[in-house]
Amino acid sequence: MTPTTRARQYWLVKSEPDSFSFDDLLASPNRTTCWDGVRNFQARNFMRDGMRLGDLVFFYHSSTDPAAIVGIAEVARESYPDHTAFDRKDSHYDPKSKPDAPTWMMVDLRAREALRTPLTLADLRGVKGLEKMVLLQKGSRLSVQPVTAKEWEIVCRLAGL
DNA sequence: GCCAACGTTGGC
DNA sequence: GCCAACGTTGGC
Repeated sequence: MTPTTRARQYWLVKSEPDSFSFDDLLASPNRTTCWDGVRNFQARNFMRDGMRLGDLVFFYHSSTDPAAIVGIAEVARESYPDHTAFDRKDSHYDPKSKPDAPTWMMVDLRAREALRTPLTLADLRGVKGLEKMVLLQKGSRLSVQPVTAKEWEIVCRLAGL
């Protein structure tokens, strides 16, 4: 039996540009990086159970002025153990995560393109059809979050894509 | 720098 | 299983 092809899904990941920016991703070998350091169960579950090869991802800069969606990436490798959790010297070290039973997972992300003009939070707020976007919910802190196909389309149109 | 909102931890 | 305390996130 042929495996059913699943419709492409859409995501958004947050990063503080001071620690890792979209430019850093563009400058990475093969424009690809492993998305390590996620230490939140819900975010992990989205990476582990949701993200599939070829899914598209908005790259969002948080804790910066202005916070904004700045680029588009794609899932280049599906989830595998986040080895930084095993590294005592790493700031994301988690002694509860063991190589034979890893708690934390990561994916690889590859940059596709930067937005010519970043879309700030202010740009996105109030846009029809984005009312329920996870990013725009009050108190939303999820660093890996799903985006619906409709939201994806609306944001891309705003970005002139 | 402030602080609201949230997730996690741990005592009970 | 509850919930207070704590640490972190992230917009402003």
